[in-house]
Amino acid sequence: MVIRTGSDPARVLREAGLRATPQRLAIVREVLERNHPTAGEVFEAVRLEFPTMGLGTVYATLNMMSERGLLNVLPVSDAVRFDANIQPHANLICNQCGSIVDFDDCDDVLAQLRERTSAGAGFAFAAEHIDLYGTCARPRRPPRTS
Amino acid sequence: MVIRTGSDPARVLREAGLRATPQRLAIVREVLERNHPTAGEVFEAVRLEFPTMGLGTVYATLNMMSERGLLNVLPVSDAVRFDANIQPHANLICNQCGSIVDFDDCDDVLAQLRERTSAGAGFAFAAEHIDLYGTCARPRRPPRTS
DNA sequence: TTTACTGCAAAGGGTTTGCATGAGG
DNA sequence: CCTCATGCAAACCCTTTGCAGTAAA
Repeated sequence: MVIRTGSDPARVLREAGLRATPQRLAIVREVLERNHPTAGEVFEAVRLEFPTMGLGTVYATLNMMSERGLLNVLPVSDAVRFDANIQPHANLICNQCGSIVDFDDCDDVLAQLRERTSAGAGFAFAAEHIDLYGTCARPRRPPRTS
Repeated sequence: MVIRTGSDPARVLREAGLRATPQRLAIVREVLERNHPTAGEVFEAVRLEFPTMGLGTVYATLNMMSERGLLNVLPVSDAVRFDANIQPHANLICNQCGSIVDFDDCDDVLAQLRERTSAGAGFAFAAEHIDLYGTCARPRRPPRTS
């Protein structure tokens, strides 16, 4: 079971052994609606609806969901970002505007890569993290500050 | 010009517009001899030779070298790691022992991946960051604590 | 009712910054 | 000599931890 737009978030959480609190449902919604947000970005968004929400709670929830396999973790330079797409995939990261979009049209190439690692040096493949940096077709300002 | 075992580090630094101080040469040596070290690991090693060395100096040097294209930056979960191999390549990261080894036997596959990104959505490729997680042939204890 | 989650505050750790001193070219 | 690098300390920011109160199941 995965979380995605259209699925029942409460059910997904409970199947993973997590309680479906209103705060958590809001966190799930923001992760789905936003573009690979950081914990801080989720916090800012959810706080509009739940002013008493604590940043620690956001971290606890996102980390819990990652441990249960509901989210992918993307360590980028400045902070950790979370992705509801738990399928192995590459990310296209724009150097101009900082956008991160999933690049799904390369499953066959990634499959080759995995096979190659098993063949070379007896490496038992488990997971991958693939970021491709460049400039996207329509970079929105502002250019990234980092 | 790249830094690698056998090349003249002082010359590489000066060609990049950096001064070749004894501290910097020691930092370069540690980056070459160690396995994708963090700034802290470089600091601990260089401090044996230069007891007055400051951690801030190590960060300044490594960041400067990264900006000049002498080092690759690897943001991993816990800290940033530095790599003297500036050729595009994949990293094999062992979940058991934390070792990071360059995986060079996949240049053709990575080339395919780059072409594919240009074809898809007009993304202008610039750089890549590819980590493959799994278990290496001979994991040395201890298993990673994180 | 029981267990897990929330909220809050404080601490932790990697990284950056500021500035005076000192050394490289 | 002038510029850049060093060394030291403090600040920064993301993230984690601890604990008492609260809500989910």
